[in-house]
Amino acid sequence: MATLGTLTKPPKTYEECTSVAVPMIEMLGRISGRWSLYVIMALMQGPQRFSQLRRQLQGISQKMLTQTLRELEEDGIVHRTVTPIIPPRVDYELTAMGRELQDPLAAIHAWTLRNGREVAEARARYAVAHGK
Amino acid sequence: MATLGTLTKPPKTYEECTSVAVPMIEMLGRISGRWSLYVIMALMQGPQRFSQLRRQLQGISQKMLTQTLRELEEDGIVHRTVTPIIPPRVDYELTAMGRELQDPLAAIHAWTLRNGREVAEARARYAVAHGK
DNA sequence: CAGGATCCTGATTGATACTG
DNA sequence: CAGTATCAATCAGGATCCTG
Repeated sequence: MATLGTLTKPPKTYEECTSVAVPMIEMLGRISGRWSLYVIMALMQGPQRFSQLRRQLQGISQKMLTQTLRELEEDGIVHRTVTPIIPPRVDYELTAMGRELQDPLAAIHAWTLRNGREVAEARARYAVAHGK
Repeated sequence: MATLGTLTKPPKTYEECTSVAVPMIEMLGRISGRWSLYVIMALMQGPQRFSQLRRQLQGISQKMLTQTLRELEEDGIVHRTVTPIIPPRVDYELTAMGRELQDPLAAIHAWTLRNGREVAEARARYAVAHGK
């Protein structure tokens, strides 16, 4: 899809812009699901079972946990191991690719640390400038 | 909110995990809106007027362009300059904070370049392993 | 234990028409 | 030109109940 170099310089054409953006947007779409980031960060602590994750991510419904894990598994970010015993046991862990997400996440984290305050200020300014 | 160091090591506790993740998720939520990334990348080419943006981002409705720009403005990522003439002229450009997004975006971009193929393969495997 | 299947609701998106 | 307003459609998320 993207046949480009890096994003260290702005894209110059519409085609270039979209060819860069499309896979990134797919990517962002996945990791910015309501719960994906929580799940990924929880799994950065190490492999975990379904109910461990659910306890840790207080507030997540079992449906959304299942769904989030399935999507991440589908993308090869999470690996799922089923042990066919009774009661069933299923373990989840990050794949190598999933662990490599630490770089992008760290970059976003750094941005939020640097600019979090300014975003808050900008929102406050916007609120007063416009209707409350 | 986040009082942590960096994300270079996995979060260890639930509180730590969420205190890191919450502002990041807000952040991701914004830049992963259906159109936000396109708009940001378009503006990385330099300041542009509303209709320039609209022509460039083929397929975006004028409603969504307006809305996306407003959100980015609210967060202080985009600056909006109104010239009160007839017909009206409005220019948009990235703020310094917006330009700093290049680092996180480059990191994500690098990830998609490194792993795009493997994601595609993972999806294909998942498709055959499960119901088509 | 680890889900699958339903149903429901609010938010997101888009198409269309109108305006200063 | 650069929007606002309105309505219709889609969708993601959640609550609930059921099962191997």
